[in-house]
Amino acid sequence: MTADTTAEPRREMAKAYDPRQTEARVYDFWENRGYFKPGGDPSKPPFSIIMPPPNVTGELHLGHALTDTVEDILIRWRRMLGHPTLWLPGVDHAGIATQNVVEKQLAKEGLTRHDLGRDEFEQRVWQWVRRYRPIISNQHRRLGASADWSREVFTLDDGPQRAVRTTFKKLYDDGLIYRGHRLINWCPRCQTALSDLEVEHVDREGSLWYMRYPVVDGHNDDGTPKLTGDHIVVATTRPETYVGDTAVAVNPKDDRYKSWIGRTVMLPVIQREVPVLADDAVEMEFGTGAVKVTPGHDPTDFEIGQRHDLPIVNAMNLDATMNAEAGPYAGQDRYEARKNIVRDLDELGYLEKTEPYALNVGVCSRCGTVVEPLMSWQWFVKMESLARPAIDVVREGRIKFVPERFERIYLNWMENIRDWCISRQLWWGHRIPVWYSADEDGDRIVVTLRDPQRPDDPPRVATYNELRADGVTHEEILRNGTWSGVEATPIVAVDTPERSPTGGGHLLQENDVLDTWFSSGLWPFSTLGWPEETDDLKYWYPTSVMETGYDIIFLWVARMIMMGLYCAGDIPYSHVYLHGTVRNEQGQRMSKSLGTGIDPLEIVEKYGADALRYTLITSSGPGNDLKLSEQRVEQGRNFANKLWNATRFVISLIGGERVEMPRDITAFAQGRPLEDRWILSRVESLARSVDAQMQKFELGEAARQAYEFVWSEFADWYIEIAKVRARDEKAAGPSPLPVLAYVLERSLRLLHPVMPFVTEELWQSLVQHVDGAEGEALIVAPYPRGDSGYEDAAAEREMATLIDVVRAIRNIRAEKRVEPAKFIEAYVVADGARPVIEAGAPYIETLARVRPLRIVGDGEAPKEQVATAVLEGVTAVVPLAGLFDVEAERARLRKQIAEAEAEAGRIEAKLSNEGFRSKAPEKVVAAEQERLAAVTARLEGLRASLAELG
RNA sequence: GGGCGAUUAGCUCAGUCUGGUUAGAGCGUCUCGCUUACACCGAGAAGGCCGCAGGUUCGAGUCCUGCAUCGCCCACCA
Repeated sequence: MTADTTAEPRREMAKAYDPRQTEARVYDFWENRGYFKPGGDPSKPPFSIIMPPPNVTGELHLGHALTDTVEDILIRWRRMLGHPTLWLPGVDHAGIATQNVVEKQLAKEGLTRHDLGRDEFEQRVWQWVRRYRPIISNQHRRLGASADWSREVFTLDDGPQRAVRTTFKKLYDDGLIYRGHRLINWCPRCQTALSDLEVEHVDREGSLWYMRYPVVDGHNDDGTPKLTGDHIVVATTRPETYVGDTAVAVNPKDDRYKSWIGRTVMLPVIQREVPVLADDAVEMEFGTGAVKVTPGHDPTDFEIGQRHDLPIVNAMNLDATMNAEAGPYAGQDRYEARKNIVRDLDELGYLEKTEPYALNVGVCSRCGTVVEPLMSWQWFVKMESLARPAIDVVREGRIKFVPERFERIYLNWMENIRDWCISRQLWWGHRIPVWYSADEDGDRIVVTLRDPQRPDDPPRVATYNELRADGVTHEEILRNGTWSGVEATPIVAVDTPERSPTGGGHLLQENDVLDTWFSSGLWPFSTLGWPEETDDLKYWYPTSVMETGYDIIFLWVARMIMMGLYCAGDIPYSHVYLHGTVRNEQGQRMSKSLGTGIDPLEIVEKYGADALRYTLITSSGPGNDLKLSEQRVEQGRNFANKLWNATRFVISLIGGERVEMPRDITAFAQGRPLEDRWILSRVESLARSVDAQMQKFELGEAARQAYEFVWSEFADWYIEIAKVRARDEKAAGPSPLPVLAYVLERSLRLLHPVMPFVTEELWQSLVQHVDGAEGEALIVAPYPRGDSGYEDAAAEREMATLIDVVRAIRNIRAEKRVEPAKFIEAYVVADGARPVIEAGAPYIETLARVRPLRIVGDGEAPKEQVATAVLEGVTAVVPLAGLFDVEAERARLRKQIAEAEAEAGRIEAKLSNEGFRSKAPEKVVAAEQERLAAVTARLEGLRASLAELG
């Protein structure tokens, strides 16, 4: 031990484990020693996890704590198995989310981002980033994350920036990125386009308005339409978009409307004439079976419009107010316009009726504002050809999902993938690497120029060339303008170009930034140096496991797989482990804004990181949501304390001596007492089972099994027996110390990935009293796999008998209210099991408070005034003298007889079933026969005892 | 409209992939106990038509079908 560790000559270990005295110190020890950096055996395959980068928007929540726990368990496990391991941490700039947070902060100062201008605003966001990044990494540390902090990456670092630009250019050059005028999701509050995945669908109470569109039949001489007096009734939930209607559609199979197809109807108030047409997309059952078609504001209608070559009317501004197309409603907010339109139609007799209607509206996943489908120029990625190989690698099993069921969800989405709108009208993010040449395209670049002196004045809109002709300089345009180059030729480049290909020096970079998930999709390789062919990339890519929440399979996982294959030429990882959502006790999602969140650090402060980790990992299986309650965390804390005290006790038993750790336990166990062979066999079996569970990613099950072993077998029985051996001359045999040390040390190793702090602390203490423990620190000590081949089934069986006897006597004592401290006489009738009982006698005496224990043959135990427990192979008889109550004893026996009879009945029924005997495996039949024999024997014993009572 | 998950003790959850003793844990409850590791503990106990109905099977909490309730995801019925 060195000075930077835990090894100052320790004073007495505290009576209870206090994580606050341990965690920070142990973490520093690990980090200072460099254990988080890749090490291990170079001949073993490397194991790597790229950490999902938390948003810089704020502090970590319990979802991150779960991510950290799962990943840290996997990393620590592999590290202990000797693999070179890399856990690469990072932070995400989280474009829209972070921009919103900083804008909110500005709003408190009465400012908008426009008051600051783009450059200054970006500076403000960087300030935020600088403040939160250390907070976030410190939180990871508090949770015990053994990540390689020397490699922490931010999505806006140079490396990832270059990866983003390189990918953009590659996609563009391959024709997979295009600019298009399309119907996109627009958030009127965030003032940006959103991808389909960033729109959440929520149920809202709304209305269904039935609107009459009068039929037009030719025109009068003055051009006004001739109305027939008929009308067609359409039902809509969005009357305000009626100003954008360019048709009315019915289903071609709908007999009610066959004669209407081809006729013309008029939109009241704005007097537009539109055709009635037939389209399959119209549901006959809905509303009246006739639908207004608004290609500019509804995705379905857009498609209908495409099929019928309808004009597209965009009736809204970007802030969701109505524009000039809305005639009298221009300038009104969409909902104000809705009210007014409904009122006007009603007054004119064009509103037939209004029904309440539950509708599903799309809202911005970041701010909750109702999203508006709008026609807009945006950049898109063509997904189909990218998706195809990403589908194959999952189908072929090159990438496996845990749990498996998410593969189908992934595949289903991928097979129906749609193009991805990647441009965002934000200031925070990766700016699109596209430039326009003002020298060549100055007439085709439309600039919106603000006057910094008069920020509240409406900006001036003109072409670049017009502004320059007016004496505005290029620099002023760069500083105060935004521009749109939809007609101009894009210059796409990785490095910021200084001139256009034809030599023009006045370049304007695209204003928009990329969807945050664009850079996220590159994360598994952009963090490793791509597009450079770095050694890191060659060694660690493809990575081993991607661990994240199932809620971002599409947003993130799918895109990483597509981009990994496309850019890096290989799958990004071989396994996708998906965890569930952490909820609070009420089952609500943890959310800061709703005030339903629990700060993980508060839990760590109160219970310790190990307790939280144990609780998170054992509270559910992979892919399942979990409800976290403090009560549950207490279990973890108690377990840490149990480990602490078990170790404290073992160390105190060792005292000033040193214990030699057994090397070869098969040899070591030879000739050892029953309980030694038993616990050694059990700990080996535990290690095998834990190994199997870990391989299957059943981390919670592995942790539970270790808990169960440590508490219910090692502490409750082995340590208790060891106490007897340590004190009781009768029991003295070989020293139990090597076994205690060995089993404890193994347990600490097995639990280290789950509870790293307390186990490291205890291990460091323990090994000071032990010779021959492998490893210089627990974090890098070999992980037990239970592959020694040692197993002692006989010891396990015999020990079970011993435990049964102790329990049976304890049970009788409790039932008969024998004073706990009092020693009582007891008999054990043991024929075949006699050697076992004899060897265990001292333990039975102490653990069941029996003195003396008389081991007798069949029929030699007293029969008067006794309580009897008939077990398999042995019978415990406790003389009760003054405490004896015939009736109570009879009842006790009858109850046992009834249970045994029921069991015997079940087995007999099974065995007498011809089908069972002929079809069940021999082994199962034999086992049942054995069981029946045992139960029958017990039954006989019980009946005999009952008969004795008369 | 399609899909997925959950439904097991009073509560929170394992167990279901790969069917086979008497279905487990923690918390809570009840009875005892400060026995020199641990009261963040120990001993004992009570508590379960494994959502419902069918089916497959010698055998079903576990596999299949249907249904119910709750939750989630996807989807162009305005």
